[in-house]
Amino acid sequence: MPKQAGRPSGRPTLTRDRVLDAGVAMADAEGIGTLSMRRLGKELGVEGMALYNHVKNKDDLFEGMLDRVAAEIDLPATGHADAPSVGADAPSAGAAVPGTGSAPAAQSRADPAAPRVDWRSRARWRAVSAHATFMRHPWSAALWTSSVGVGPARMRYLDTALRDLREAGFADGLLDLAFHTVENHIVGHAMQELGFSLAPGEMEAMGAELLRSFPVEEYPFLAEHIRYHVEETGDDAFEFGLDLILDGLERLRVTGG
Amino acid sequence: MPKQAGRPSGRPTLTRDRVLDAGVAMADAEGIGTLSMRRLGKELGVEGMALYNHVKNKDDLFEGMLDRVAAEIDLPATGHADAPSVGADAPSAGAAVPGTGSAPAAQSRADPAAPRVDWRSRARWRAVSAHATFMRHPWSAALWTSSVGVGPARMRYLDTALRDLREAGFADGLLDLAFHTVENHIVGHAMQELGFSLAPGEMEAMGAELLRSFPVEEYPFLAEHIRYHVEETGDDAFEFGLDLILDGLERLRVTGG
DNA sequence: ACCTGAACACCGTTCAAGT
DNA sequence: ACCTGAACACCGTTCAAGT
Repeated sequence: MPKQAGRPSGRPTLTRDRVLDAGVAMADAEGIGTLSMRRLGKELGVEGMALYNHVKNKDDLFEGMLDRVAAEIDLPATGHADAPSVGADAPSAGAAVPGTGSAPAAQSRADPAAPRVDWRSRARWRAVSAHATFMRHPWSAALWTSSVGVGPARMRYLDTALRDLREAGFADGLLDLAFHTVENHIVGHAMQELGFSLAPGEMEAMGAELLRSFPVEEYPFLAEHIRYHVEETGDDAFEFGLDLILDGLERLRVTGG
Repeated sequence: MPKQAGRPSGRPTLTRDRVLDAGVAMADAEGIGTLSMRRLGKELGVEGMALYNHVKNKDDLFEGMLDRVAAEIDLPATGHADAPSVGADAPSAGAAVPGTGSAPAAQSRADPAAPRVDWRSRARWRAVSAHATFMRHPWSAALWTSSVGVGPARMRYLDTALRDLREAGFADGLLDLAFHTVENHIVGHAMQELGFSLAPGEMEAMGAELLRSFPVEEYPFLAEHIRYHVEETGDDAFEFGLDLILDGLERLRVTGG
């Protein structure tokens, strides 16, 4: 077996998959700012230049890493027109995403024009999963909006999101607006939340420290806001805005824009 | 006059302001990715190392540049409780921001609890101006959400936004949620729009090229979406989502969350 | 007080050379 | 086919030296 045991001690042979996995792990652990080809190579027990055999360049590396992250986003069951028992997956949304009650809208309507598959639950499920994924990989949201290429997992994500809206009755201009409004909220919230990403407990120390040297008289409302965030987690902010948007869209959907 | 004419030929002496101005101009023209201390120095007729006399380091340079951009955001007139004739400034909002009619909400209510100053118009004005500013300086939105320090102009922006909401009756948790939902929309939309920032006309070429090598059968809804964006500008997407959010917030305000 | 030159410890990427 | 070493053209930042 000369091929399999190419390397004597441990290390399996390098592949694109192993490079991308190591890249994601490294970015998760140390941030994407300090990730260099040379350091990533070292992590894999290889000279940095060897990576160019499996990756075109650093942008290609980033695209591959980002698509791995995109693949983690939990899309609602394929639920195409011909797919059976979509309801079997939807209930779990209620379990894992309990905040739906914040603003009842679609549920209370007995609309004959309503689609068989609740578009609102599907969009909500996808958005919550995307948000959680961005939080798991704090470097990924910034990359998502940068101009790195779009891989197959991201394409699938986008296609699914657009299809769900389309099948719910959104069309043309309104479809486009609905789609972008939801996506903007996801990526905007992730970026803002991650801009202040701090280790647990660090928030209190930072906030207190900040307020000490802060011109409270000059910016009293900002000071109050910081004080608020030192005490409250604000965990529900994402779903609050999401529900606000989804409710508004549902209203426009039934009235036809 | 030995001090004023320190330099013989032209060039005024270097100051922090001149460094920041040049930084903004350079980032506007060539992007922030290629802005280096050395190249910025050369632009100013100086060795890159000289910049460290006016700027602590590159992060400090970025903070200063970003705060200059923040200062460009047009805040609604001070309009504090004691400020007279706020109405004198608000009308211009209607002129420069004509899309308000998209979804009537606050105007039609004759609410005795409504604040004297229309919070919705003020929030809308500020958001539209912030959005336009981010578009003028395509590098700034990404910096806004990064962890560079917050300068005085940004503090003033944040304090004003929070005060307006506070004086409109939003309090505690709802104030925080309303604030973040609007800010997320602004920054999220800017980042997404700028991720595809292309020169005018470039869009058609890119979209057509992309669709040629695109697996249309695999992602039909995404393909349709791209086709749509080749033809339509989607200029109104920002204000659409903004109105959706502001309308939803107004509803929660009058019902008390 | 402000600027320069040299230096340090890094980058991404290419390419001939090895196996 | 895959990896290495050397090289190229860059980085941010520090610091002694100049004026």
